Amino acid sequence: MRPLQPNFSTRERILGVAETLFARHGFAGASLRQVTAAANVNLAAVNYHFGSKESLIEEVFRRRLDELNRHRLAALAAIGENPSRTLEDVLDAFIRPALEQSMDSTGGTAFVRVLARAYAEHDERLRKFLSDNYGHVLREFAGAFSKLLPSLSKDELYWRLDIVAGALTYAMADFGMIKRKDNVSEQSHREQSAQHLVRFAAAGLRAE
Amino acid sequence: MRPLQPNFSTRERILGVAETLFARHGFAGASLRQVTAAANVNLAAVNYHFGSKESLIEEVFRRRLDELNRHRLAALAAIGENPSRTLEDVLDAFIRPALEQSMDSTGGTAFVRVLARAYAEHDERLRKFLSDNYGHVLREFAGAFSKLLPSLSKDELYWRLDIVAGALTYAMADFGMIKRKDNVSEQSHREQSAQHLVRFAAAGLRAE
DNA sequence: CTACTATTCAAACGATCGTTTGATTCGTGA
DNA sequence: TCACGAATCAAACGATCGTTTGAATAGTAG
Repeated sequence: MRPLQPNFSTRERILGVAETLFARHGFAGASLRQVTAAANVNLAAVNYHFGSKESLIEEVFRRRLDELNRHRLAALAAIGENPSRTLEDVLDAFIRPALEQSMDSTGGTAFVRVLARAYAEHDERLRKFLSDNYGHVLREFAGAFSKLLPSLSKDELYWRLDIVAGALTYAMADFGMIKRKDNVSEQSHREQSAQHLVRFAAAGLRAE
Repeated sequence: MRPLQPNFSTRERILGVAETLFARHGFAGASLRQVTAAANVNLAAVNYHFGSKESLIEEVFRRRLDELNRHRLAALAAIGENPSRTLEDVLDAFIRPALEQSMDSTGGTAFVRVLARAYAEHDERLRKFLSDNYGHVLREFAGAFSKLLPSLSKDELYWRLDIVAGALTYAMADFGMIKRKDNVSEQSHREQSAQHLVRFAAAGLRAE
């Protein structure tokens, strides 16, 4: 029996396990003792490598969000500024990178749930961290949506984007009470999820 | 200086404060010492009146959900079975009771945030409690939506209702990153919120 | 091999957690 | 007024929390 994640360093094992347990039990609900035990590392390793639990949480976000938002901005740039681009294109540029990351082999599945947790947490420190580091991406997309929905007032647009963000976050994290059938794979489930989300959100944004 | 909630019993003061602090810090993040201190009652009062923290959490839900779901079912019955009822009517029957409860004088504002917390929590005990006690209401509404959207397959419908539920939950809890203007009151903010939600969700449900 | 740094380790720190205890006070019917 | 259950209280329980310490070990450059 080899250790669970033999190829990764202590630091990386902690990050991976923390992501999983934060998704499952929340930031307050998952203790460092649970994390280090599951990662097969010493308790003190967290404070040695990250300084504090708070910093570990931030690093869990940073590791995934840097890559995710880079892909999102790339996807947005890829569809260009040409007038033929549709609402669905922009929505897809926002959703698909998250979908793909959630299906990678290193266990990104848990991260979208961590993101949803962060959405529900009203912790000021965490919100400021996310806003400071990744707010520009949301503003970029808001601008793209604005050009595609010129008939909407600024207030109206923000309202709808707020709703869309909540719907996407929630649906990607698969928090619904309605369980998916057992015979569809996790991957096809998420692929379908993305398609439904894009169609639903586009219709909602265009309403009236 | 009178005590903060002089007209309420110890039991009710605990429930009210617990609701607020659970909304703000989560179930694991809010301690019984914080709750009892803010409610100006003895620490042991929680275990005396409720038995445990877990039971207190359930009682926080029960107090609001019994009333909320009664109003929801009444609103659904009120619009009747006549073919003139629209998707917007059913959505309104689901949303408006939550909106009104969130604006009552006894501080229901916090509860919609507690609900959103519960949505993000994957705690099996809590999910089972909610499903056992209030699942029939969701099934009732699902049936109403089904009749109004006959062209959708069962899978499609469930997909979209799942998205709608997430959007409603998060938007009602006002978790968005986009802050509302300071000059609009909390009440008009929520009223606008409900209207936008109904329009958005109706368009999304009718998509394609 | 030696010297030095980086990392891991067991153990303990003080603080806080949910819960329990037993005494005290309150409120009401006899 | 008395008696008895309900309610509140201060205090403490053992468990667990995040964090710190100092020694032991691993790894590397000279």
